[in-house]
Amino acid sequence: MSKKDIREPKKRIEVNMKQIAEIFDVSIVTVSKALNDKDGVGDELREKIKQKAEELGYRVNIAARSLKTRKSYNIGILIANRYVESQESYYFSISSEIVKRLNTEGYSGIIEILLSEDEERLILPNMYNEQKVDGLIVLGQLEEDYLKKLETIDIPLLYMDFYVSFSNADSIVIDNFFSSYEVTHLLIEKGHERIGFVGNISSTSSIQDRFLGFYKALLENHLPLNNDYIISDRDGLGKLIDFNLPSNMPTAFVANCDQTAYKLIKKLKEGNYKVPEEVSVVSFDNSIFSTISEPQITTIDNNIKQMVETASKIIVKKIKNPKLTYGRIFIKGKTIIRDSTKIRLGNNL
Amino acid sequence: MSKKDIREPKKRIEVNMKQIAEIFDVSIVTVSKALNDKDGVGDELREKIKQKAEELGYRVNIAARSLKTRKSYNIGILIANRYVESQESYYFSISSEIVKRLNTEGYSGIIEILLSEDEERLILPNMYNEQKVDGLIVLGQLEEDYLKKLETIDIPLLYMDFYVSFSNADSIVIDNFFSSYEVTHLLIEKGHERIGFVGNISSTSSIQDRFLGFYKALLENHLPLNNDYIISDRDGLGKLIDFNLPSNMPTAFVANCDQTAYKLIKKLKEGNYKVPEEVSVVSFDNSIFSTISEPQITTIDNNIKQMVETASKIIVKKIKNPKLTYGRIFIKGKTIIRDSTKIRLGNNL
DNA sequence: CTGAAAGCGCTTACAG
DNA sequence: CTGAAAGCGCTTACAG
Repeated sequence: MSKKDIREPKKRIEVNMKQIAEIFDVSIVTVSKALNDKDGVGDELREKIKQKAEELGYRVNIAARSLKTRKSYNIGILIANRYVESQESYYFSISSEIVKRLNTEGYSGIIEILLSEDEERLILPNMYNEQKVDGLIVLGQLEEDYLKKLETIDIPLLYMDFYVSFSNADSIVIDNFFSSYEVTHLLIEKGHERIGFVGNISSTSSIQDRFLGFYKALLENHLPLNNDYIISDRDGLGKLIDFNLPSNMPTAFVANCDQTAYKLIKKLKEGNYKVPEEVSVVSFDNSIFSTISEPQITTIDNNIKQMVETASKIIVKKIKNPKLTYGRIFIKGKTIIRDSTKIRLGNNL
Repeated sequence: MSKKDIREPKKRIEVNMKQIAEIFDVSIVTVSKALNDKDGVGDELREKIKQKAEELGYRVNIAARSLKTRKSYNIGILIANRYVESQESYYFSISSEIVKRLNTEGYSGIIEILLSEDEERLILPNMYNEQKVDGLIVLGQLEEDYLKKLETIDIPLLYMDFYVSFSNADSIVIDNFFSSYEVTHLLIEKGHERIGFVGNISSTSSIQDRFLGFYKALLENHLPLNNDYIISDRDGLGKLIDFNLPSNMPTAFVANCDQTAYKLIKKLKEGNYKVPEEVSVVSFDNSIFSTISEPQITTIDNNIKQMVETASKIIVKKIKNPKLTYGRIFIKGKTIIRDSTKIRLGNNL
């Protein structure tokens, strides 16, 4: 790295309210009121002050405001490191949507990645320890103990994409249960009676809920839950593992995520099953895997926009009134019909 | 949204330096020095103060410190909206790596998405207008006029993944030119003489540089640049378009990115060309497209870790000493050999 | 409609 | 080693 001292440091003088006040021979209070659209300034004066501020490139000193109001006007987004290690994490797009949304509400978003060792040692986020944030959105499940520790903090907290049983912390979650119920119903309506589920049903609460919604649809239609049709796709730590097709094949599968559906379809094709002619497949997430697959996969879009919008509104409201609680809010997904599902005509393969 | 007022607001009293000072009957100055590891406090007293602070859950009031030191201890990361609209944007992993890295340097990262209309209307980022950041990393090329406007601001600026010709702003960029040169060389060493390039060479500077590195390797080896072998893969706005294989086929292709290589391989297979037996393919980015392709694609990994590390160090140094300039820093990629490249044996297809 | 006064919680330069 | 004093730039409650 070669360092050159060619450029002069830019000499843009920071202007403050005092300077503007002096220009118009008024008090700082008046300038403050004018710039913040508060009562107590004449319309004409207010306009002149605003215009001059613009002209001089005045920028509010947020630190001074923060010191007084005890608000940072920042909201933290905490994501465990393990969720951002894959380049395809859908938490990325969620967090960028949140950040965008928060901006429209007058907040900035500070993203912090929680390292595994800090999670284990129950170290609170830096952004909290330095009082840089007025509220915290936790994106993705964390260790139980860590969450307990988090719940002792004195700023509003909002969980996103997970919830904690027996806790009354506020959560925004995808309505996995109902979405899965609906999409399984769709298969049943198309005439499918032997339907499998691919996913480790004891791995995460979201997979479990998807399984239970699937099961509910079976129950309601008096269809059997065949244990051979429940195929695990990952180990206890969530790492995807290889799996085999059942020997007695169903005519349709509900896969717990697109990536697993993608793999499943590959296996089906290798086993000379035609998708969707012989076997239909549906899955969740509307991720890239659902569109690069052949055929493209019918999937549930998680409705990120709505999740983000709701989450942003709630955290802001909670900051303004810390007494508010919302409990668990479920956001229903949207089914996106593609080419991996088909009406079941015959009775057997 | 149902609101319930069940929970009492948490009553954790915020403790400040004054309170700690009173406990030990010392001055606030002493507490400040102790907690910040500054000279002027006895070792024993320092330890006692630190311990008590920990015990009481003392958190520094960053706003107060900021007001005094004129530093926010935040660094902004600005990304144009168009770069985060695709779920697979590799700017996501870059930004989360930056955020992680900044944390180890004592900074928080504020991410802001620059909306197209703000870019057009030359609206500076909120985080800048509110003095929330000490420096700004711009991730991905922005409109020329916007960059000009940005360069008038009074905080350190660092461009990442692009540079501006005729500007002496500091940039961290992938060494597209040399990486491309190297990988083309690799093909030539394997005996390939007719090599094509897939990419719109007037679309972005990075594609252009990749093309020029490719061309340099041809020149050095006295190989012809066949115009029919240069295939555009996107329109002027960067949107991927369909393309056709040349009638007279090369034995190898350098594709400007994995996604295009993925498409190319699909087309080759459809045209009954075997990859890599008949046609070799290399590309750039080491993205998901390089591993989901069959065969998996030999690609250049952009060495994000090193880019991020360098970028973080530089912006922090520039904040501490605004006079420092670094110019353009090139980070070389790492070639990842996979299955899409093969020694060329015969002379013709 | 306007402003004087107080104060938010630190840090820094200086004196002892 | 210790601390009194000043001050960073705002906002707020209050008085006029």
